[in-house]
Amino acid sequence: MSEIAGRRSRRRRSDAERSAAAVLDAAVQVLGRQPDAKVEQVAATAGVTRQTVYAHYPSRTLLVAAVVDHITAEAVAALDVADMESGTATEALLRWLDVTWRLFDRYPLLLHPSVAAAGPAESDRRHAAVVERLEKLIRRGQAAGEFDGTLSPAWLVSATIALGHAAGGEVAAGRVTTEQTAAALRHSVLRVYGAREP
Amino acid sequence: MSEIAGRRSRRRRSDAERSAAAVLDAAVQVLGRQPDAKVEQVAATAGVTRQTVYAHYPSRTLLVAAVVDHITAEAVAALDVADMESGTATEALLRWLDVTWRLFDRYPLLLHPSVAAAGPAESDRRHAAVVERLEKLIRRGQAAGEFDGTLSPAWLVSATIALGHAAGGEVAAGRVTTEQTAAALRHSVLRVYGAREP
DNA sequence: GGCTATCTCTGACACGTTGTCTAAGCTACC
DNA sequence: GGTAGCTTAGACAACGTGTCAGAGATAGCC
Repeated sequence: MSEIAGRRSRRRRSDAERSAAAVLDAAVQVLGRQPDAKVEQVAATAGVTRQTVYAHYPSRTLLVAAVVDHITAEAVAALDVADMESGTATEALLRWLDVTWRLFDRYPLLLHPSVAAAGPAESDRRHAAVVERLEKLIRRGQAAGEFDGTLSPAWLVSATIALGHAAGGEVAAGRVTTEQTAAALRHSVLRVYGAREP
Repeated sequence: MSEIAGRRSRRRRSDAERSAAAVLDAAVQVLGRQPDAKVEQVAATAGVTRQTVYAHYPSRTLLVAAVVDHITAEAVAALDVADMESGTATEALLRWLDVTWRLFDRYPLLLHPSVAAAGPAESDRRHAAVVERLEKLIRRGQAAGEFDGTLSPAWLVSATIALGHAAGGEVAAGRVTTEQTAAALRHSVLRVYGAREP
């Protein structure tokens, strides 16, 4: 362990860095798809011992947090590529939904209780970057008169995420196809926003 | 244990019935408010030993299920008093929201992961009675032209519940008042349904 | 190339919770 | 009053999380 914070106690070895990265990668794969997976399973996938996992991530909760952060970064990158600034707010919204929908599909973890259970405060700080882009385009749309201004942006963000969860759940339940559900989601969100159908 | 099913092996004693009821009551109070409470705590509240709880409810999961069933019955009773058949579908919808909103407030368990985690299949079978009444009035509203018929009743049910969860979360996070949130919820649901504002 | 701090692994254990079992004692009920 | 049924006390196994100590490997600096 290092001395008092700020005092570097030598260096950080490269194999430690690789281990930590391997663990995170494994965690993203394993926990991303099977949120109930045990630490042991993550360790095995990373080709490492359980204790080594704990050496880099003090608790399972923190490991899950790191996974969510990783996925969030992926989401932010995808959103930046999709460019939320260009076109009408409605068009941008549909792109936002498309990007996040794909992620929900790839990572069931995002739908899972354990993430939502992190509590609103923690949860919000975590996907702040993603949410922020949505909120920004909501404000843009409301200012432009594309979206109705009665409901607050903050609430619309929550509502959008909730509808996304519902849609993910429907697909997971196998009641309808992914495409049907995605269409229903787009439709519903636009209605809540008070936007004209494009 | 009874012989082969159907062969009653004497009778069921009244104190067993009372114990089971006491446990259920305690579970509704304790788990309804603190979904993470341990079996031990439920037992203590019921004035009974942990083993006795297991004697009546084979697992914690089944106990939670029984609690949800109990609350569901309460909900159904309240909905029947509110009479979903009379008035316009929009009016009935608002009554439905009012009733269920109150329950979400009384029983945080309904918002909790562990219930949603039961899986869509199990979850749906459970509040089938509540959902059924909503779906019925959605069909009524769509047939009457009060609600738009583009989106399927099944999806609208999911969307409504999801929005309810989001609203509950907002209140729990203390970001806004209960009344503001309830208003936003009503507003949003009506929009998703494609209903005119009353 | 060697020294040393760092890292990983092995193997163990504490802890909390769920669920099971047994033996003893109490109690409703015929 | 006898007996089947119920509750209790007191264990214990299983499982997952988290911790700790020591032995062995290895990266990095001289």
